[in-house]
Amino acid sequence: MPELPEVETIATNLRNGTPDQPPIRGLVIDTGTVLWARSLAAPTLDEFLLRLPGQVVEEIWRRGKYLVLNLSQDYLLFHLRMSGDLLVERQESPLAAHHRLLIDFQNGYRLAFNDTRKFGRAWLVPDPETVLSRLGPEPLGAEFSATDLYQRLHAFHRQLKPLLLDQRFLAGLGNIYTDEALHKAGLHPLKISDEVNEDQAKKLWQSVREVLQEGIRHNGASIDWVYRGGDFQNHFRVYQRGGEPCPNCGTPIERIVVGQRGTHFCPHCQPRLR
DNA sequence: ACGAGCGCCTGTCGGC
DNA sequence: TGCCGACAGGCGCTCG
Repeated sequence: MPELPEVETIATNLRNGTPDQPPIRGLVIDTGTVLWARSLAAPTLDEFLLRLPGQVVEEIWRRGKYLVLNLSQDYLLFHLRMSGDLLVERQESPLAAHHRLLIDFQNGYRLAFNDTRKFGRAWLVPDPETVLSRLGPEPLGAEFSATDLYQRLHAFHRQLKPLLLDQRFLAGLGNIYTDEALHKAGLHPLKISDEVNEDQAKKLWQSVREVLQEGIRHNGASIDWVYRGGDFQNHFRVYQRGGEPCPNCGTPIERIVVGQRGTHFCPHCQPRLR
């Protein structure tokens, strides 16, 4: 799915607009439409349709991989999972394949939730914490320090890769940025979290922040049919580069499977021990 | 407290 | 050409 940098890019686009779409802050909602029932996680369809009209989009932000719209009464949250995207388009434009949920505004535009694989979800709730409360710290937040990461790593005895993918541990990393961060930090994806020393934790902390910031700078990554305009996919160092030379040392990148996820690392730069 | 397997979905790609 | 399995940015669940 879109990971933190992709969701951040989408939030920025909704807030500021793009050459193709106007900003949605301040727009008044006319109606909602649910085209695929399971895309709406909460509330019921009836309540969703009843509560939306007249609410104003006041702010747009991101928490982990969730996108949050502050409305005048409620909060509208989206999780894009593997293939979700949010677009602003004219209401008269033809319904694209895979549109799952629409928010029509009074000015003739609509917000379209497009999601090929139907894994994404939307929530309309009075308190966003009912959806967000289990998330770990924001990796780019000012209050998240290298010392925090070291202590959190030592609170568990888990393989680094599945731990970094666990949104309760840290909010926002997915398969791409985890592989990239571990490579940058020189840590094996199967290394055990409480065997990471303070220097390594500090390096991992820095690497996580750097790869996320690099992703944001490139407007995220665009893969397959989900093209969002970003080009970070041209800057992967290990992700989906099995067999290719490591950019640091030339050793062929290895691909293994960890927790059913393809995992890419350099066996020379990322030793499992020490 | 862990990790593995599976389900949820649609689409693409490579091998035969 | 068609068919078939592997795989894909995620995550919640069950089961050892």
